[in-house]
Amino acid sequence: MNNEKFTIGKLAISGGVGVETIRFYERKGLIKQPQKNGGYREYPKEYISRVQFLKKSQELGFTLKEAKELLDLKLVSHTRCSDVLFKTERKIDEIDQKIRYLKKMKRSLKNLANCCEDKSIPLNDCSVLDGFIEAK
Amino acid sequence: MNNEKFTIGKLAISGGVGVETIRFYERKGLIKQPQKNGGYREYPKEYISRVQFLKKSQELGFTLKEAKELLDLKLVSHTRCSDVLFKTERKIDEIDQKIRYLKKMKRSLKNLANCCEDKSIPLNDCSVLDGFIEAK
DNA sequence: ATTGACTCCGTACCATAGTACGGGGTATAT
DNA sequence: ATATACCCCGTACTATGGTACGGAGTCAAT
Repeated sequence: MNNEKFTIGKLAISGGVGVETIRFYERKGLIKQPQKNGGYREYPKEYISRVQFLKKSQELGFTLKEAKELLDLKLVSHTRCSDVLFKTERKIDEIDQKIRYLKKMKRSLKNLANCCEDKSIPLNDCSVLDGFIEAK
Repeated sequence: MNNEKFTIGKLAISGGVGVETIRFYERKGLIKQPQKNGGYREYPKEYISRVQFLKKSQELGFTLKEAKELLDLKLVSHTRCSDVLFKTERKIDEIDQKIRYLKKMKRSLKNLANCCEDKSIPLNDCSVLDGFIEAK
């Protein structure tokens, strides 16, 4: 069967966070309290991707509030669709922006690496900033 | 001439942060205190990209400590080069990781947008998670 | 039935990254 | 010369995102 339940500890491990973090997310309304059995929380497996999403969002510079907004962008009916679509597109723009800056940062690092490898380059404090400034 | 100086206020605006943030960065050793004139800090223009870099790094999910580590990755001599190169490559891997996840997140949002636009898709709570799970 | 590992809850504490305050000095424009 | 807008410093406060603690209950194995 595919409806196995997870204890909070298993969920925490699967999601790559601590048990206290799960309870914290619950308090903050980022995940909802699941059914309990004998006083213990029983998480269906869908919670795993939710927790992972929250964690990844953070690593990518979104706040938990923003991550929640992303998760709350869901379609239940087609009526409020244009609203969701609008928000979705704005979020996509934000993501593209982040990707652009990460690529820029990567170029800067490559530039530094190059400085490192090519011993003929005169280094006046060759730094990551050298590649970061140009090419906005 | 190209050696105009910035007051802390101008630097803050150029960097897209507050004045107090600049002083905070200084206290934390993220930027060093510049020369003073009549008690006032006088920043050469190089500080702008440094501040911008710090800010962008944060938006991309790096801590200030990590941002500092990136900025401290600079070459003054070729002697400690292999060390810098190693760190640089690790950072590049981290960036690639972030880019991959952002792209994944973008696909999820597109998936949701698609759910939105195509009225023939049956929506059982169509959400960003639908696209997030698959394609690790 | 007892041990060990896990869970419960509430509360307190922590690090990070600022933000605000307050009493003062400076600079420049009118 | 005085108003206004900026800067100085130290200290205190805030928000976010957890982490730790402690006393209790539960579950599974021996």
